[in-house]
Amino acid sequence: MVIKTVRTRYAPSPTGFMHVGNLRTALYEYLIAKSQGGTFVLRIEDTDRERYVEGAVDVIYNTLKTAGIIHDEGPDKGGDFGPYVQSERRDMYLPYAQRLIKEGKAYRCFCSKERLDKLSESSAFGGYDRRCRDLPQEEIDRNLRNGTPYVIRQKMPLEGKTTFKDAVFGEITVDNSELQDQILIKTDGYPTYNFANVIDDHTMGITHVVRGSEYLSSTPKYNLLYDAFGWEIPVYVHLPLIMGKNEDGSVSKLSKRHGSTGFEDLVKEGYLPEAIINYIALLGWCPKDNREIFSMRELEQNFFIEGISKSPAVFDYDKLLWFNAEYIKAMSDDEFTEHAMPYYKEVFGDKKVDFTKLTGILKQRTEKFTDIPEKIRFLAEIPEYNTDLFINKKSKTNLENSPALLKEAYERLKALPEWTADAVHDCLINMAVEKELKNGTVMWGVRIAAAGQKVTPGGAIEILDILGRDEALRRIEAGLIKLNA
RNA sequence: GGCCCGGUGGUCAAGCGGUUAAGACACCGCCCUUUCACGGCGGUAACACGAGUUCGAUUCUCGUCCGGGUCACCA
Repeated sequence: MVIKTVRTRYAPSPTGFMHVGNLRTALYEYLIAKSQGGTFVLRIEDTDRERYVEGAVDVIYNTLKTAGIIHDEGPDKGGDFGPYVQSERRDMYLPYAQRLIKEGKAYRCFCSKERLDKLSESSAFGGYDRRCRDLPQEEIDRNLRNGTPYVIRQKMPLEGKTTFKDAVFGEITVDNSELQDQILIKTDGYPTYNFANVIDDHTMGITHVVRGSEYLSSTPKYNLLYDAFGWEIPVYVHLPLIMGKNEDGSVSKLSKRHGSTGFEDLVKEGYLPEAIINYIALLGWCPKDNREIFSMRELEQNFFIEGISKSPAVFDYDKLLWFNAEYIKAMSDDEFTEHAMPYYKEVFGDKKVDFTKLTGILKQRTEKFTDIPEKIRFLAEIPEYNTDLFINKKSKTNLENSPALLKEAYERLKALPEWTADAVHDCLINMAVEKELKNGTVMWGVRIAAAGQKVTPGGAIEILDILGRDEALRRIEAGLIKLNA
């Protein structure tokens, strides 16, 4: 038996928005192919001309690129199975439908939209009543002659069952009576999604059809189509849905109303592409060793279909944030500085600041780069603050001892011949030692006066160092005035 | 509503007939410490329910309940 190389495809429609659910599907398709040395192809499904959005295809390219999901074949890369845009394949579909008509497996339906609407309203038939399924030839001819618009529908078996096997969900059986005579070709001559999908997947040699589990119930229809053409049925891999939490606590398929669920939105909000990918890779799949941090390369090596879970997963921003922080902590200082630079500039403008030192205090405590400005704003401009901040029980500081403490620290710092982190450190530590105080007792007030806020990234020494002698001393002087010292 | 699928802590999730039922996030506590964070240690917290099958069920079967998906000339 010949082992065919795996071919998977990602077939988004250009809507201008790349939802993380779709992205995760693309990821798994990519990983299934790559983990088995296969090929991953990109196909644009734009058969719905009314929903076409300008520039939407670029969103798809950009997203895949920044996410690191690289396709081997596609509209922009070519390949042996093109064209890779459905609208350019338009002429391919009709002949297949006509072949089915000829073989008695499909038929033209001349029913008007109005009649169909009325049918579904009454819902007595539970859908279309197959009125045109066995129209006399003369009526068909007359309609054709009159130019009555029609769609082409597939004849579904009226009885029996259809069973298929899914790599994730196992064997699934459906009564054929549940199946509608689905439309293959629309009035406008374009194929429906379902039909185009089957034709394209087959003609492009797709071996594994990977998609969200919302397609589980329509899969029998696909198979009936494969059967009608006598084509080999691909391996189905249905993925559990990604859910979002609603305001009332319930969950439903993740969508825009759940907040930032677009890849670009998340990136804009400060999540790193690698962190997003790592997180969604684990949303519905678990490696054998339970590891959590994976690069794309490692995912390619470790991914396996059996590890995909069946139950839906709730998208958890907290966990994503954790991944983000992990990726940030793993960066080199240079990398961090590069990513943080726009935010540094936002706060400091053209002021000269030692960015390396900033990175030093920020890297371990940054979860998202977008959080940086508010963390360091106090360095550019000291906020209004209240003397209450000088009171800290654990450091044993209060309004009574703070004035003298700060005054002495000030004098000692002012006398420093050189202003370096080490010098400042030794100076303040020596003071604590000499006066037999806790380090914190000395540091607390200095930090408050220098920062003007209770919580700061870095301690007194780092802040003094970054501020520089002049600004640091100026702030402490202002603090002394505040304390009436 | 019909059909399909799912159901292990708040969330992600391991488990695949016998376990003290992992781990991660979140949360709480302690330690470290010049605040916060990082880091280290520890803690709270779960097999939806009811019948079977079995010497033994979280694991297998059925039912109930709950949740989700799907029923378009949208993809």
